[in-house]
Order: sequence, then structure tokens, then C-alpha cells
Amino acid sequence: MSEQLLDKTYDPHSVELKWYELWNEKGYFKADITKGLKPYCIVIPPPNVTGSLHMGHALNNTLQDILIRYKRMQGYASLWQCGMDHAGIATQNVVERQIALEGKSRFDVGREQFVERVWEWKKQSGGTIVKQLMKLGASCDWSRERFTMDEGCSRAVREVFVTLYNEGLIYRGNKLINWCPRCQTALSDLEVEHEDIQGGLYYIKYPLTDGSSFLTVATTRPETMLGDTAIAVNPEDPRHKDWIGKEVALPLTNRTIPVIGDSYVDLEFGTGALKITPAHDPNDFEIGLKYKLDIIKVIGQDGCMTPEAGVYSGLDRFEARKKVLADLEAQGLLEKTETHMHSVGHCYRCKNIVEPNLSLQWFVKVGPLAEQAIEAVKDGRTRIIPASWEKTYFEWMNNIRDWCISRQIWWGHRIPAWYCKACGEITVAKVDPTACAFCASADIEQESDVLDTWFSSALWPFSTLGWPERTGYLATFYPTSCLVTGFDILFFWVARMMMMGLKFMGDVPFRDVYIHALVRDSEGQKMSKSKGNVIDPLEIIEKYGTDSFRFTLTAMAAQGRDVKLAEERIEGYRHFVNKIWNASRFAMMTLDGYSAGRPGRDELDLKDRWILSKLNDTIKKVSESYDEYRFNESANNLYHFVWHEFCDWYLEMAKNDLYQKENPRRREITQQVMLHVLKSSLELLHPIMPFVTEEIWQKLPGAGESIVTTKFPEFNAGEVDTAAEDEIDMLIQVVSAIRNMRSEIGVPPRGRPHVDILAHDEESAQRITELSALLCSLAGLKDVAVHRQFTKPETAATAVVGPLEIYLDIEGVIDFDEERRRLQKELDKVLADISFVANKLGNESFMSRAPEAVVAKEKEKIAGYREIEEKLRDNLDRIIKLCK
RNA sequence: GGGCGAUUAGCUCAACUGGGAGAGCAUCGGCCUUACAAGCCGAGGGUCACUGGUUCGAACCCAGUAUCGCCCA
Repeated sequence: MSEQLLDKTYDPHSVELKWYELWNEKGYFKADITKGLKPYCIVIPPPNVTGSLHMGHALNNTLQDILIRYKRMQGYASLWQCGMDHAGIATQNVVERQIALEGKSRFDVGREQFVERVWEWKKQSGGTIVKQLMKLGASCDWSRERFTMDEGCSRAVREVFVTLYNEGLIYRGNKLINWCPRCQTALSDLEVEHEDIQGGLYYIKYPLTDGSSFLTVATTRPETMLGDTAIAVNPEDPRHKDWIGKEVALPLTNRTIPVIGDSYVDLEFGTGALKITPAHDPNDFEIGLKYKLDIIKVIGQDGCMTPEAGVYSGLDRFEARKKVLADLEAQGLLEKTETHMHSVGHCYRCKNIVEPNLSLQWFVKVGPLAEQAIEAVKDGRTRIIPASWEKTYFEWMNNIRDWCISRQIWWGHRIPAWYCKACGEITVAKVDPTACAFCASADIEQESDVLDTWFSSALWPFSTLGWPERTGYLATFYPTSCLVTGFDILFFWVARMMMMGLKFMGDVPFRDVYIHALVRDSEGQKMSKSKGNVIDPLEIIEKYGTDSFRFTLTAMAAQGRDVKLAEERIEGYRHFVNKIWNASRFAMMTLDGYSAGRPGRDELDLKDRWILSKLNDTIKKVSESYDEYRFNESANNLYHFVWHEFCDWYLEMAKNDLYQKENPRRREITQQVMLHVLKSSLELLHPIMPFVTEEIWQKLPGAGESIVTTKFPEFNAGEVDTAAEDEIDMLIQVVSAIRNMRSEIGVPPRGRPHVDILAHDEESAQRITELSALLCSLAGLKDVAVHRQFTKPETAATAVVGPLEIYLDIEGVIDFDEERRRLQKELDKVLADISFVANKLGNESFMSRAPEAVVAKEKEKIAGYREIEEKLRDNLDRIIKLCK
């Protein structure tokens, strides 16, 4: 028996760190692949090395930890493969800012030194998020922590790049890409965030070369007109079709450009005439290719106008816009200006406006890879949960465009391509070459660009398991079991992992993808620093403890719905943690004379059979919910069971047994059942609330090594007992009825009144007699007498529960008017019920078309109501007489 | 412009396959009953956004409307 009494309130801080360190030291988080256990594996969405824990991480990793802990307890070889992402642009920006403080740019420092500084930075301040994940309780196998820039991952990157290049799936080309003038690099389409902003729509007159008239064109980007190489109109457009084939003079330049006809042009937009700037607009680029138009680049990589822009050369793009407009205005060529909402691309890292620009870059030809990835979801090799996301996935995969993978930064995997200055060929190789593969010249130079960070992330599920080596871990855990992620990186990451996994492993990277929601503030706004509405998970943990925080996230993580987090909710669930704590405290304080063991089925009394039945019901529901990623249902079922079944009723009922001395065996049985239910509850809760459950579990008599590695409770059909559930349910109703009477009429709580019960059948008379001891203690009664026949006392409050009439005789205390009002209320309620059901039963189509079982149920209901009605009327009549 | 989702109690959210809507917080009343006042007991509070349809029966299925949010172009 345990002598360790618990403190009166639970203090999370003193225990959380202690347990985490112990778990980690003992190696509980490591998967044992030597015993032939069934494997379960999750790869973590690698957080950025620059990152710190935000709400999104907290939710994401809590859910993963729940799954991993649950499966670990179920006896799987469970691996949570963790690690970090090198976050190319973000990390480079951090170190560049650092260098800027010294008044230098990265070019002053030089590439080699710069990369060294980044590594140095990583060692010093990178990866703070790892410690934060530990605070959250994440049971990752830290001994296997990986980094996308580490040697293994880099080898995987090389292997993949070279293979794809050799198969023609990676190529270098001169195409229109998204250029961030601030970060000085190309971006993929996905890395551009579109945002609607209020801009201008400018109507510019382009004079016909024959001087006869003008063609007016509407544009949102007047400065690009300097690079126009055509005007396009729709051949169907009666306003403009005669112009096709003519030429117009391009204002502010001395060039003339043709008017072409193409059905792409939208008749509704602007004037129906479109200026074509192939170097600075993706759609114009396509048209340019189609009609073999010149491509004139007027905006450079620095965001300033090029020499092609004539007098505007050197001006910033936004300055140039002003000047162009002013000059057009001066020449009378600006017809009008309208305000106009339009979508503008911004860099997802620095939020500056992105410039579509013609540039020589490296691309992945994703079409063939995407087909496979679509197929794998269609045939169910990978399930996306909730399934509604499949549509989004297909939509994007079907319209996928080639992926621009080269970045003009220094921090990342340098592209393994070498240009030969002698023959001009490109050598692509896994091992750094010393000579050109084509002409053997030693005069080669490596590509200076690095790869998109997401390129290495795409390999994460197999590169972290050892690929290209054929390791035991790779064989055991690939395909991984489940990927847990937010929908915001469905395309960035999930889709690309699917493509790469299928290509290089020949199988999908994961069986399930569970997509969870975003965490928003209580207003439903996305949390962001600029809005100032972020809630810092670490502050929350500090304030409320990790377990209450995790439980809140879990309880709110309903599928397909965003989590709107309000701090009051966390506070509410902290009370739950405290409740568990105190229930455990109670259990341990009443263990006098306890000996370990499980009583036989025939020794159990009604309340024991009831709580065991409820426990099993909970085990079933909770396991099913975990299995189906219905995390909130697990949490809510557990909350209800622990608080409202175990604490509110079972522990209260147990007190009679625990406090008595006459029957030691009876006390022992209750202790054993109570402890068993408590222990099982802790085990069921452990995946969600790891710390408090371990802290208590360890203190229970007969505790094993750790709750982390103990067996998850299993459903036992032999303990389901609907008869016990029905009987205790009746008891609860009687108790509630008595409590209600006492409270409504204002019977002083201190007094312990006598209660008479008139039972209308023998069976219920027996049942309530057996339960009378419990009834007295739960309802605070002096005693209770059960009658089959009974002269109703004059001065009593009454209630009806099924076949039982309850008489609370409290002469002198009772306020008859109050009781009359109360009974009238009860009667009104039951009359409403009766008319509701009678309505149904009076409906001929209901009677003929509804299933028999439903009709029978309704008939049974109304019979019950009628009985209650009758008894209430009797009692009401009696009270009315007393009132007079 | 295309797609997706949301709308349920004062607030934040649940309700699996259609059979009389639940929780937490907040509110009101009563209790320091020896596990817990971070608690206990009791109570009040909802034309489930709107309109129509299917059905014996709709918060749930279908169509449309409104408002809000997100993704893609």
C-alpha cells in the first residue's frame, strides 16, 4: 500500500521536466526493430531550424504524439522520426541580418565563409524548437534526429537530382519565373502568396501608326508597357477585330508593335484590348511564345528598370510607374484611371512584391511524377483524411506546372551541375567531378545556385530512414504509417513527398495522411505577429501546464474545422487535470488494508459492475476514436467518463464501502475495482496527457516501470453489463429527483430527512431496496422505507421516477405553495411530452411507414408518461387542498 | 472567375449511418458535506443562418439565398 500522499493541488512544473528526462534517458522513445513487432512510424513535419514553437506546431505535434504513444502502448515498434529543415531563404535571411549589423553584405564575406557562419549560427541558436517540443512532451526518438543539410540527407538529394537529370525529369531552361527582388532569388509558384490589393487600372492610348486613331488598353502595370511587344484583341470582338494586323506606336518609346488577334483576350475586361509584355507576365509569356514575339526585359533582378527602358533606366519599378504615368498624362495618352482590386504576388518569406521575370533556371518536370501520385490516392494506397482534401489534392496535381527548383542563395544543397568553359556542356554527377564528362577539360565550374528547400523535404520519409542506404529502419518503416500535417503544406510538401516516394521507393511514403486544421484566435483570425493576436504556446504551458494545454487542443481538434483557441478553454481543462489529481488523491487516501488483486465477477456488487461496464464502453469508444483520428471524441469521452461517471457517481458510491469497518472483504473489493478503473483511466488518458498520468500512475500501488510502456487497456466484452447500467441509472434518477425536490423547495441541506418510496411493482421494489444504502448516502437521507402499499402522508413533497413514487416527508419545513408550483411544472413538462408523442402516434403515415421498432418505442414512451401524469395529478390535488 | 468550408445556448465548440439538440466557460440559486471552492448540488438559457424540396420524420439529405473564411487563377 502506498504511503505517498499527493499534494492538494497538482503542480505541473515540478513534474514535467523530471519525467521527460527520465523517459528519454531510459530510451522509451526508441523503436525496437529486433523483435519482429508490428511497425508504426510517423515522420515529423520538420520544423524550420530558425523556428520557434507556435500554436500550429503545438497542435500538430500533440496529435502526432497521441498517435505514437497510443501505438507504443499497444505494443507496436513505434518510431517518431524527428528532425529539422534547413529553411534556405529564412535561415539565410537571419544570418544576412546579423552580418548587416557589422555593416557588411554576404558578398563582402564570401560564399564559403558565409555558409560557415550559417553553420555556426545553427550551432549557437538554431533548433531552439527541439527543446520546446520536449516541453510539449513529444516522444520523438531524438537519437535519430536528422537535418536536411546533414550528410545523409545531402547524399539523398544528390542521388535524386542526378537520377532525375539523367532521365530528363530535371532540366535547365529560360522561362518566366517569380523573382523576389528583396531575397534576390527565384521562387516556385507555391512560394508566392497572392493577395488582393487596391490598385489602379490605367487606360493608355496607343496611337495607330497611320495616325488615324488610338487603341486604348487598360493595364494595372503601366511601367511594363516599355517592354510591350504586341497588343492583342479578341477576333470575335466587333470593336477591335479590324485592327488585327495593323501596327501601333508604343508611347514613350520609338518602337512600333503589332496588333494580334487571339481568343485568349477577355472581351469584358477593360477595353477588350490587352498589352502583351512577354518578359513580365506569365500569360503574356505564353502568348509571346505562340506568336514568336520579341521578349524585352525592362525590369532587372534588382527591381529597377533596365537600359531597355530608355530614360527610365535605373529607376525603381514603383518610381518608374509614377514617372511613366506622369509622362503619358503630359502627352495626353492617359485616358483615365480607375481604382481596381487585383491580386498581387508577394514573397512568402519577406512579403515584398514578387516580379514575374524571364530567367534561366532549373526545373523539375513534374507531370509524369504527378500521374503516379494521383493514382496512388485514387486506388487507396494512401488515404487522405478527412477525405474532402482529396479533391483539393487532385485539383492541384492535375494542374501542376513544372517546379522551379533553383534558388540564387548560398544556404542549401548546391546544385550538382558543372559547366564546362571549354565545350559548354553540363556535367551532372553524384561525386564532385574534376573534369568535364564530355571533353575532359578541367576548366569546369559548379552551378552557384542551390536547391529549393522543399526539394530535400520531399525526400524526408526515406532520406531520414537511411536512403539511399538499404537500412533496417528503411525496410521496417517505409511506407510510414501516417503523416500528420496542416493543409497549408499539402502542396508544398505532401504532394511532393508522394511524387518522390513513388519514384524512388516504388511505393507511397505513408499509408494515411491526416490533415488537421489551423489554430486561429478566438475571433477566427489567423494568428500573426503583425496582427498581435498570437498566443505563445510556451506561455500557455507556463501558465496552465502542458497536460491541460494538450488536452484543450485535442478536445478542440474536430476534423475539418479550425481550432479557435480561447484561453478560458484551457483554464477549464486545467480544472479537469486537477480533478483527476484529486480523485487519485482520494483513492490513495482510502487504501487502508488494501491488497493487490482483482475480485472475481461474482464478488462484485452493482456499482462495481456498473463502473466496469462504463469503463469498457469508454475503452471501446476511445480506441475507435484514436484509430479514426477523431481526437476530440477521445478527449470528450474521457472527460465525461472520468468526471461524470467515475468521480461524480462511482467514488461517491464507493465511500460507503471504503469508510465502513464491518466488512473488510467488501472494502477490499471496492478498493481493487476503484484502483483498476483509475489506473485504466490514466492509461487511456496518457497519450493526451502524458505527464500527470505518469506522475499519478507511478504512485499507485503495484505500478509498473512506466505508463509510457505499459499496455493500453483493451476492451473486455465480459465486463459489459447492461442490467447493472439500468439499475444504477434508476438509482441516479431517484437521487436526482430527491436532490431536485430539496433544492427547489428549499429544504435546508443540513437536515437528513426521511423518504418513503411507493413501488408499483415487485421488481422495482426489490431493486430500490437493495440500493437503499447508496440512496441514503447519495441523497443525504436519514433513512428510506420502500412500500408496496402506502397511505400517502399529508405533508410531503413528491416526485415520480418510472414505477416509483417518492415521498419526502418534511413536515414543518415544506412550503406548500412552492411544492405546488414545482409539481405543476413537472406536470406541464410531462403533458408536453405526451402531446408530442401522441401527435406522432396519431399520424397515420407514421404508423404505417415508420419501422415497427420505432413505433413500439414511442408507444412504450407514452405509456410511461401517462403513468407519471396520473401520479403527478394525484399529488398535485393533495397539495392544492393543503394550500387552502 | 473556379473550388472548398463554416453559420447550433451570451461566448468557444460538439452531435458517428436522418428518430424528441450536448459540453466547457459565463449567468442565477443553495452549499467551506473529512478527494477537489480549480469543488459540490440544483436551475435558467437554443424557430440548429434563411427559403423551398425529399421523407412518416431533417441540425443532419437535395436545391437556392445571405454572411464570413480559406485555397487556386
